[in-house]
Amino acid sequence: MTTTYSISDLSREFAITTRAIRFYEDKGLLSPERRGQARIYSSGDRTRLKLILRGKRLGLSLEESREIIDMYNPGGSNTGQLNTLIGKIRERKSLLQQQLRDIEGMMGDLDAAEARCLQALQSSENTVNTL
Amino acid sequence: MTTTYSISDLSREFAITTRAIRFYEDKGLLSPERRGQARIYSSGDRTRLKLILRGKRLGLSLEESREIIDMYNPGGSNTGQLNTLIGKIRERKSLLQQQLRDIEGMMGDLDAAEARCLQALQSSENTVNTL
DNA sequence: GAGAAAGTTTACGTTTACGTAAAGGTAAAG
DNA sequence: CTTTACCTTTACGTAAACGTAAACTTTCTC
Repeated sequence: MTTTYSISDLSREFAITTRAIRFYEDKGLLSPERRGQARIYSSGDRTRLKLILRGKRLGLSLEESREIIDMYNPGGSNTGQLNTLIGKIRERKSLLQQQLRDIEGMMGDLDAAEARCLQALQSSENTVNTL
Repeated sequence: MTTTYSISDLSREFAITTRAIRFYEDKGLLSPERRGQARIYSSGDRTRLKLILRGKRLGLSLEESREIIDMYNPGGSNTGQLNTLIGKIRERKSLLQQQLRDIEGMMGDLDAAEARCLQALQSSENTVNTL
């Protein structure tokens, strides 16, 4: 027997609304089984949902996430398609590397800002002491 | 003399529309000098714009970017405000660390996908050769 | 001084990613 | 048999981040 999930199972686990999950399905990012009307999610669906949310944390649109997730299992396997897919993958990787640099930059800025704050606190502490 | 920029200077340099730049001003992220009606941007304004765009690449909303940029120069310097500011800075840093993990994850997935593509190309090449 | 180039404001339009009701089906518990 | 909980579809509403068009001023350039 394979584990399955209801829509509210997933909404609870990932702290999102069922509305959002149905919306992702509407946009073609998920396609769960049905038992009558009700949606039944497999662990594969759950993984796809995790990937969608990871994409969101990285600022991707749903469409971009869909494209990327589709890259993970090459559908059309002729040479031309594989080559364009490799191209897309490398584009994505270079965008991720840009994001890495951006994170480093912002992290540095925040570290500096934090240091200035701590410095300011230190100074005001001394000020109080000298009164 | 200090270097200044026109709105189209900046729009060209960063490949964005003047509409976007005015929009950022409208939202309180920029506040350039005026010579009559025309906007005159300082190098500080230019830096702020760079920070805004970096924020966008990381998926931040304009409001979030505004908050973060404001963190860089502590305005109110009383102890309470400094402490809440330090709190916000640390929250941001932990979000950035999550993004780092996400990038590592996605980068790994893309590497694997690329490898499978290359593998598939290799196989098809052999197939051709054996004909 | 006439036209082109770049600037301005005002305002309505558009896409994305859902939120939020409305109106109900289904199934187990009491 | 009704309440309760969870599920469904349909559909209009909304915030963010601009795009786009209109109508006008300012400033070079010839």
